[in-house]
Amino acid sequence: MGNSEDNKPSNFIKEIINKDIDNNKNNGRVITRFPPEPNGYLHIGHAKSICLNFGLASEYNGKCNLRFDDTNPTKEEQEYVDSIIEDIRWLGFHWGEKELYASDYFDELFEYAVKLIKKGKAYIDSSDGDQIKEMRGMPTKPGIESPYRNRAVEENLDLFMRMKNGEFKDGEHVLRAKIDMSSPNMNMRDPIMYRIKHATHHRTGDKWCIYPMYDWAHGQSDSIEGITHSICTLEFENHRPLYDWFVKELEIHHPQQIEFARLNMSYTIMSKRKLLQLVEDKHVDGWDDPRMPTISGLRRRGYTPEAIRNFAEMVGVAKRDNVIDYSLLEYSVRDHLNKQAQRVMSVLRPIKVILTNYPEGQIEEMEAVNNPEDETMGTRMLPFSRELFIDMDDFKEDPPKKYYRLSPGSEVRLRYAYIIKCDEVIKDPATGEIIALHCSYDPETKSGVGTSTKKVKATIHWVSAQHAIEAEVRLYDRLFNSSDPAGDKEVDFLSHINKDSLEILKNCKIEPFLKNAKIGERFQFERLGYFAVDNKNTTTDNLVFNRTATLKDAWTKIENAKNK
RNA sequence: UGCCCGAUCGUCUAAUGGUAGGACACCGGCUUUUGGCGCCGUAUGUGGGGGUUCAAGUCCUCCUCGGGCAACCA
Repeated sequence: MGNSEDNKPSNFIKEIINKDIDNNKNNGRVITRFPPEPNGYLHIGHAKSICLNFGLASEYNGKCNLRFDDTNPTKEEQEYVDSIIEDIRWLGFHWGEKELYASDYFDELFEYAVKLIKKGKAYIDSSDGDQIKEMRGMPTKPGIESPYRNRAVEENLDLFMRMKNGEFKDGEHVLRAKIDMSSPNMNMRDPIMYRIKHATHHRTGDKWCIYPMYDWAHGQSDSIEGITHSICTLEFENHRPLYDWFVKELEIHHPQQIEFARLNMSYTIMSKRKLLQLVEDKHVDGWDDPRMPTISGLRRRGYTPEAIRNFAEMVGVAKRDNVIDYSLLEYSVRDHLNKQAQRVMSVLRPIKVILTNYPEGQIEEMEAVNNPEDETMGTRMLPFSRELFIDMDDFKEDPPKKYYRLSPGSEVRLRYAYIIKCDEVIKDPATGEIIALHCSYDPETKSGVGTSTKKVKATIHWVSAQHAIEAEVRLYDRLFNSSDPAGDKEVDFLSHINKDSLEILKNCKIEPFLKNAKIGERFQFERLGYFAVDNKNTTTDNLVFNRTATLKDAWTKIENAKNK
């Protein structure tokens, strides 16, 4: 990358790396890794870690491996592997030849285990799960040693081979490291290295019936790959002494583990287990539901990789627990889309406007700017005619104070067209419902002509009735009403679900320019927000848009303040 | 009541013994054919007590508060 890094903020991890480079540790090399377990989809919290690990590798001209931590065949699936690969690619990161797997190292890990057994540093425990748990003690109380702890090396070796060969049932034996049952660190109380699981692995099939535990596999996988800086989240801090113990006993390369605080965000949950529950219980439309904090959900919602990467940069990296304002994520996507998105006019809740003094059958082409932030995006022509649609929000029969938009007798500008005045409100005599507005336009006020001396306080968007095309628009709000949905262990997080988080609007009227909008394409609907063409429900005759984010809206703010 | 980690504006995050700064949010103003964008400004912070020092957010110490650790999960 170029000089753009000059403004990237520093953090405590970079300082450690800088020191290591100064000391010529690892010959000044930086190799990181991102190690997801393929048991769910990636979310915005993972994005922070991905940007950190791949970002560091790129800044220090090193590399970052993608390695799947696939040590538990009963929880892991190929679907998740595929989604993780897709999401990281989409974010814009690369990991060389191919992705790696902890399961690539099962043979090596097995040999390492044999080595520890031979050194007398590991043993087969034939206690059952409850007994092992019992003997482990409590954080405040030391554990006690297993009766099998002092088995002979030969017996351990023999048992371990037979475990591998499938001679035992699940749970009959485990291999444990022989460390210290009275350690104040629970992780050092003879942690389990291997357990028997007669399960089919998504990659190794039925080759193995013993599988390494994460604590045993992870550090050694890092070591095998020559990882220099093994960056993980805070909850693994207490595991570091164990990882250090393993590589020391094995006399292999020592990756330095560094822990940072995981990302939390207000009004959202980050637990994969809870996200899975939302999916399985159909509270959302899959892992990629636009309300989900998953990468695939944000993508479907219309977020850009740039916005997510920039967000990851803005939240920073530190060791204290944190809760990021949801508004920072929204800011990041608005900021990027503002510079990048094609502007377009779209009416979500249409009211018909008839310009009584505009000639019937006449059509004018109005020139509209595609993006005021980027002149190179050019202009387009908008058809204008006697019958238009405007948005319900832009008309009020009894306008409150400071309401600048259309109301009986008032004037507004139609964006890129004329100033109009509302002369008459036409209602259904039976229901009292507003059917149409009769307005008159001022021919002297055509946009861009410069013949107008009139000033109006508001400009509203519109589409020509006969030229409009129809679309479905989905408006999203936060999935949870509580700023910390999982905060109270006594309360089910599902009870905080926002029932109004999805609103589907049919028969929205959008300008003809959008006729050929492609899946995933993003637009700014002027004055309304950013919208992206949905990748799941859009068909040739049903164009579906997802609202990515609203525009900031001073009027709504004024209204909300009044209602308080 | 054991071990580990942490504590700076409302929320994040800098300041590496020498003027507590930035971003988001908020409030106010300017600008505006998007009540958008942009620009300007106001306000808001070192958890507490001792100590070291000419000088402490930073170092020492005690306290307080918060988080993590007792899966054959990762």
